[in-house]
Amino acid sequence: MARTAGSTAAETVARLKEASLDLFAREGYAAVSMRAIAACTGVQAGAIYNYFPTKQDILVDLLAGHMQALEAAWQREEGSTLADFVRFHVRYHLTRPREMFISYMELRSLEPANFTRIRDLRRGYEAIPRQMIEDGIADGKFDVSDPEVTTRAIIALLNGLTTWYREDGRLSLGEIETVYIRLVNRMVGAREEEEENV
Amino acid sequence: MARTAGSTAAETVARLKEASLDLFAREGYAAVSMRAIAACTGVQAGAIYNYFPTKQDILVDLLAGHMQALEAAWQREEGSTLADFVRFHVRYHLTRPREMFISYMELRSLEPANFTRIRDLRRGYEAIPRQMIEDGIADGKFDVSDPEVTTRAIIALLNGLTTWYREDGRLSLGEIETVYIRLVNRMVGAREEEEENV
Amino acid sequence: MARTAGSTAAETVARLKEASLDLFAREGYAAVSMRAIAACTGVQAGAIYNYFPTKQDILVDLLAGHMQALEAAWQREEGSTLADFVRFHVRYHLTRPREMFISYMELRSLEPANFTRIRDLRRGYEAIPRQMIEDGIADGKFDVSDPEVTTRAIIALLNGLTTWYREDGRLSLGEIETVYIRLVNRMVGAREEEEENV
Amino acid sequence: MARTAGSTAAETVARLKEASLDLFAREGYAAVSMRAIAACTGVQAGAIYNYFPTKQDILVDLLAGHMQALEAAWQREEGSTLADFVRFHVRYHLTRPREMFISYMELRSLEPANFTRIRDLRRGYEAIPRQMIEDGIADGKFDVSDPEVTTRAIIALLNGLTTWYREDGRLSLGEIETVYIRLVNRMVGAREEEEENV
DNA sequence: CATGAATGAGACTTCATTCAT
DNA sequence: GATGAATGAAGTCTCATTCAT
Repeated sequence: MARTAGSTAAETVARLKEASLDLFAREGYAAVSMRAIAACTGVQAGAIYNYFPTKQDILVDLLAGHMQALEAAWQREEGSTLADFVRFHVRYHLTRPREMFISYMELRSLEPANFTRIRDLRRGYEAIPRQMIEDGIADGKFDVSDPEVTTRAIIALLNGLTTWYREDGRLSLGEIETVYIRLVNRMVGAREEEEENV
Repeated sequence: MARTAGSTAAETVARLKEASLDLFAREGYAAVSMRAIAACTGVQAGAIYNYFPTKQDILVDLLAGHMQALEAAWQREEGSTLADFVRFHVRYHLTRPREMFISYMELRSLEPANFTRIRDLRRGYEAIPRQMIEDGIADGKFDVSDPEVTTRAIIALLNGLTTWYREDGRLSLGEIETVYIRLVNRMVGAREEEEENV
Repeated sequence: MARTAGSTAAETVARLKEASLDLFAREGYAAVSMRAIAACTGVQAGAIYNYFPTKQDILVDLLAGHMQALEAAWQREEGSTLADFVRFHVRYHLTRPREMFISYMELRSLEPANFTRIRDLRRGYEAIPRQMIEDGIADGKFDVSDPEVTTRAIIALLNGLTTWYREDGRLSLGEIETVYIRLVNRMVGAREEEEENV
Repeated sequence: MARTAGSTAAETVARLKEASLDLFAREGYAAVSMRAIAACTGVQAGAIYNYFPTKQDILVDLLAGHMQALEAAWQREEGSTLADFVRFHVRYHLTRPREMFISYMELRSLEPANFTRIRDLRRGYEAIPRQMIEDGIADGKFDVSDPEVTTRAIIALLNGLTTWYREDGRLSLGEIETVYIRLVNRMVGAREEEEENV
């Protein structure tokens, strides 16, 4: 049949991405079928192929789109301290829990070329706190025994939000931000004065 | 056909679990087929059903087995401080990265009844540090602004090891343990004296 | 959208037929999609339906068109001998190898009604050499053991050109014509004098 | 479900090949679906994949099997003259019209690597009459104006049987053999004495 | 007339699972 | 206990075709 009255490509793509994001986050990429995505979107499975050449391309689109938006948002933030970064990171992800979740759960579902691309985007983003920590140590503002492990642990901590955060939780976004900033400051051994300034 | 010479049921089950653990960790439960498990094991797909009624049961077996072994190991450990727990947790998981990985990645692949069962086992284990933190706060040994978020963050930090640890990494198990204990102590605001005693 | 500048219906139909002819000859009717035809033509798949009601109609159009043009060309030729016919047939087809090819390869792709129609056109054309051979035998000019088999063999021989002829081959059209006339003359046992007169 | 009582692999493969041969010959490889083959065989489409990794492999199996059997049959024939070959070729193929048909109709359906393989088998077989004609010319037994075109025309003639032969035709196999031998002898200008000796 | 969004059927193929042997 | 033949459902993806725009 022909075009459904009133439908446009932009809307359909948006609905497809939204449905895919939701399903991938809830059930995992491999467990989601094109038919399931179609059913959530109100189109036939075949129609998806007007917008995405393969199922993998939907995932790549979501992941790359998220990483680029994240990077761009940080640029606009104009933050400079590690605390700025933590606050930004927590706030950004807590309002996009599904993106955050698939972003580090579904890397293994990517074909090699796509994996490389997304991994590089991630590395670019994670280089931001990494650099901050290294600089802080060099400047004597931070006191850290093993920069490598500490950096990875902080990143793991930030990503770990994914594991437990639920939008309907009883903790406010602001509270979580504050606690995370304090935790990170403690992890890097920032002086208490600085901690209080957050 | 008769039993393959020299194989026993126990051995076959062990091989099946080992192969499944490996494949689930690497590719994800949904992406692994019974034939793939069979191929890794030198058994026909049909023969797997002599040991496990369904594919889901393999996963449940792995997850429940891991949680029970983990719990039992902690009992034997006879540790009492949060630092004891962190050391135990890191050491235990770094030698079983695949179990740790699927243990929190594949919860969503479980059917409801199985999910409830495994989640309860997890909660039981995570209650250990949770209680320690609460007690520490009550005793005035820890200084924490939000116990709830802090506890979750610490658990997320511990689980996050999964994300970056590779057995061939250049960091020794002991080094990682030490850094993690210090980080956790800082997160809970343990007095420095205690930190040094770790 | 409005018509693409400079294109007329006649031109578009011609492009569609040319592309279809090429694809059908190379890959076979069943293996060619409307999208493939569209892609070769610079038209959207949907637009093809402005010119042909179905994919089958494109094939019918090509086959019927070819048979009618072939018949008409022979009428204009005003030949009378079997040698005339062979020369005409070879020359006509060697400049239209794709039409010749689909003309006897794709009969089976026709729906019953279309099949009957095209088969009748073919029979009309093949009746020409058939009649010539029968007449030649009746007149004592040809010496043939089994007219039926011989006729079919000659037709098969002529159609067989398809199988091996390539436009870039090193044999000239004239050479092939000459050889084929001699072969056919020999097959029907025509007297040598006649053979030389070709 | 499990094995149908009494079924064996050898039987199922045989039924699959027979059904595929029939369908490919009648409708063309591209127009035949795995479901259609399955339906003719009394199994589910999926069961075919226990025996053939892909649809293409069925075709390759049929074509390669035919060419090898053909070559082997000619070896056993111990013929030496062109007439021997023609008789063999006609007889062999008229009892296997479907194999003959797909053998030169479906070459284009082969993927490149498979095409090369089957084409080489064909070339090996066609080298037999080619050599005979060349030798006959060299020995002065044949009188031919253009060996190249003549050879190809003869092969086309032999393959052309495909086009018109139907098993229910009213012509006996022996009659067709005889006529074809005579036709070929005439095409190569063999001396009449030899022709009579066939 | 042309576009392009959509359908619904059906393509090849893989899957978890079953069960006669 | 193990094999391997088979099922039936479902997977990703393509197809001819339609029709709102």
